[in-house]
Amino acid sequence: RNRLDNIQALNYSYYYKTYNINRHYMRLSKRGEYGLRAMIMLASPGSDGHPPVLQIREISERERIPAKFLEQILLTLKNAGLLHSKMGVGGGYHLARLASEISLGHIVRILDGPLAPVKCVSQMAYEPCGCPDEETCGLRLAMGDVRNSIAEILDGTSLEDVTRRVSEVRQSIQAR
Amino acid sequence: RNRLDNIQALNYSYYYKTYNINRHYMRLSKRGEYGLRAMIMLASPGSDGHPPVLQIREISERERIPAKFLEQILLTLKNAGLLHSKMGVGGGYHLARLASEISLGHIVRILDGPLAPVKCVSQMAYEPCGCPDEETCGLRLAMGDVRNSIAEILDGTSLEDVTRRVSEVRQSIQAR
DNA sequence: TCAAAAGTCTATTACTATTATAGACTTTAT
DNA sequence: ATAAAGTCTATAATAGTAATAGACTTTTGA
Repeated sequence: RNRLDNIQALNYSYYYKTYNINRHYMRLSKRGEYGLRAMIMLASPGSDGHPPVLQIREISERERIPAKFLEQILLTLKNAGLLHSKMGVGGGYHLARLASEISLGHIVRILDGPLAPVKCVSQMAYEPCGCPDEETCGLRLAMGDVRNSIAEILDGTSLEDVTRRVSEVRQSIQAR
Repeated sequence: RNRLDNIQALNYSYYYKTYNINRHYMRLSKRGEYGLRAMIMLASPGSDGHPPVLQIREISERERIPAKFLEQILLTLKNAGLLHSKMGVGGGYHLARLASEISLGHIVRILDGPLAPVKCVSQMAYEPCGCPDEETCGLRLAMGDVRNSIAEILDGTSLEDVTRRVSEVRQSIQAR
């Protein structure tokens, strides 16, 4: 209530015109962001060249993610079949598939829902958007392009692609 | 409160795992959607071949947008310099520039904020994302691609492009 | 066999912004 | 002078996100 009070103090409700309050709509949620970070970490090969087994605490500390929140996220990803886990001493999470077989798009869809900017162009969660004629709706045509391009990138990028790219960047930095 | 109550009735809080409640994050807000629809309508040439002057009521009825909400949105777009308006009888809104000079990206940024899925890849609203090393952050590398591709499409599409495409589609439908 | 480490399950709280509505006011044409 | 239209400000209703809490279960190994 802090922030809202502040704004109200200096004339809150006229914010539509005057203030651009923290507006950031077409973005990942924290859940999505944290989930992707965790998955990338779980896909990064360790010293043995294989993806590691990691505990919630470890991921949460290294990526600065609230542990209890991360717990829920990993559980969701586990129930979706992307992670396996082991309880008890020496347990933890690890990828349920090859890193090359898990796309960023899959992860985002599980955690944040459809990739489409409007439902009427969503492949996985289509809903009519209420325009008089969908076929000739300009918004729909434009947003369809956006959806396709987002999906192309996210579905076309696997966790392995990401970790490979990271290590390439690391090497090119060292070479400087 | 309806929907939430329903869900609470059938075991609400465990929704992270079980339910995929209306999650749809990487999307336009209603404000953004309504604003784009209105702008496209204002850019669609009338019988004289020119973009029309339209009243709030007219747009609101044809696009089924709550009038008072639309009013705020159009005011925002006006204050951002994309629309002109005329008060009084026979007044209304019209584009402040050529339809070819207004991009979808500009409209979305005004109404919904940055296009980037995470702030650390935003060109217009950069903020550090808290990862240990930005340069080698896998999430950042991947989301940078997404941002660029969204920006390329939305900044590269003008209202004129949209209305042209709509009329092309209309013609090809008639030709069937 | 028991204690500690780790994940699992469910509930709940705090917060915040979005979406929408209300109404008084100003400008302009006829 | 009146009606039509936009302007300005405030507020209400909604809803989901992000985070926290705690009791429970499984597993290892001293």
